Amino acid sequence: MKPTFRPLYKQVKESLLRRIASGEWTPGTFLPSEPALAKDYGVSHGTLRKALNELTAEHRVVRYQGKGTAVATFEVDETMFRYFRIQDAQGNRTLPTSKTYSSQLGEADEEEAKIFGIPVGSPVFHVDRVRFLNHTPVLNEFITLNSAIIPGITSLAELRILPNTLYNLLQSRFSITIAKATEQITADSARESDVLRLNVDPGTPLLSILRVAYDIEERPVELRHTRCVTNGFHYYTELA
Amino acid sequence: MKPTFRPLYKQVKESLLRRIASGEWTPGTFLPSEPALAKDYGVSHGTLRKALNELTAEHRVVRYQGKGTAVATFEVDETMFRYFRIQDAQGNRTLPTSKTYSSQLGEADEEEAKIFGIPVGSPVFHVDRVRFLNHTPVLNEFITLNSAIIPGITSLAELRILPNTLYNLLQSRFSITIAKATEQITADSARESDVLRLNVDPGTPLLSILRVAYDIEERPVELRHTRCVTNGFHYYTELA
DNA sequence: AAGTGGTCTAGACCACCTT
DNA sequence: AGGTGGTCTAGACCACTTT
Repeated sequence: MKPTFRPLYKQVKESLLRRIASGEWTPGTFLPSEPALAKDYGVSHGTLRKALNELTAEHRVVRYQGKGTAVATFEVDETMFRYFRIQDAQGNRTLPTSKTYSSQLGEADEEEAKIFGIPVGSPVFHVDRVRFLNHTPVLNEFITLNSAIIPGITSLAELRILPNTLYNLLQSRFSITIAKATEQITADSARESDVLRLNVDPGTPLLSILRVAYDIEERPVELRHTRCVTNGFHYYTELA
Repeated sequence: MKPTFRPLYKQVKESLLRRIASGEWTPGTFLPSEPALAKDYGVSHGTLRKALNELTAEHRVVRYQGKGTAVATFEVDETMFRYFRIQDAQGNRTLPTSKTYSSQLGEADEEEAKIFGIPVGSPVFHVDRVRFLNHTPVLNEFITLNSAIIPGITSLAELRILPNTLYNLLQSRFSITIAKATEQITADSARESDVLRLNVDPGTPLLSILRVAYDIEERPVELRHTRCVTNGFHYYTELA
């Protein structure tokens, strides 16, 4: 027996998600009210609510009691720290500043091609930068953006002006919303580029973080290699 | 204006949590049915359900459609992997085997005292072990258990027989259920004990993971220092 | 068939924000 | 005052498991 059963609220949720992804409601703008949406879909308040509950839990929308429900954005509140896991020894979190060394078009190597599901040599966009905490260089980052998903990307001069908010830029400039990321963490010795940029001795142990970030439709958008000094800083996570 | 407003379902949830923590329903056993609980509390099915929804989301209970709702346990399903984040390069997850070097009572040092909120010199229990993946030594672990919370703990001979399931043992033997943990990850060079136990060269970069695990009542139960070889393995996490 | 959890409804009322 | 999200109810029905 094929279990072709799909709860109503799941269907409503997916419809709302499609309408958000299509740009019908852009990030930061408010959706119609719950009664209005319920009437539109011909479902009860409770069912519509259950759909919105899941979208809220997945950070797709943000609800404000008495005001309404808005499509989620990457503003400088706790939302940002979901994707920035480095903090100092006291557990303080601050957003880093950046220095971009280069940002330019390139061709996908084997690793990038595999992760993005595109042919080797396909156009990708590379960003090479260092990020600072308390004026100390801490992160050496090599970022690859999937040009197949961000076709308009040919230069990123904005990165020099708005250095800390790449995901925010992707959202406002290219209508790409990062919704999930996976990270693989290993330990590695400082290489020459780390020595030069992070001001450490050769061979210093660093965290090596490989991130793949996905958009709202589960498409791989970004591949990021980060090399992180852990002298006074650490990677923080909760298992709950 | 003080917002002393507490939704009914939150009160029901907390009552249920207290009853679980008190041992009225032990891990693995089933709660009364939803209609029965709703009647007991004098609330509607929907309200009782909302309380159970949150307990389910927090992994306190597990629901089985058609069967009932049980208090969560640490069985060898995906639940275990919430607290074991090491996987191989292909992303395969397997549970490790262990070799315990020592397990004995000790006195809290400053770090342990601070984290557990107890005086320096208070009794704690130390476990010193190495864990293997595919017969390769990968993790060098130094575990401290808070004797103030686990008073009965004076020896842990069971660790030699059931090596992989310390949290399971805490639950079944001491009625302590681990509900949350925080981890701080840094990079460090292999020390002598790492060289001897993990079969690596001196100075090899390792992941150093500092975990604090809390029980269902948010009390710090365990402090764990893990030193992890990342040759063929990595720490995996999702940011969602 | 009976009991469990899961979905859905229609309506009432509450808490919060804006006007 | 009016609109928004948030809570709560009483009852119906569906899907799943066991007897």
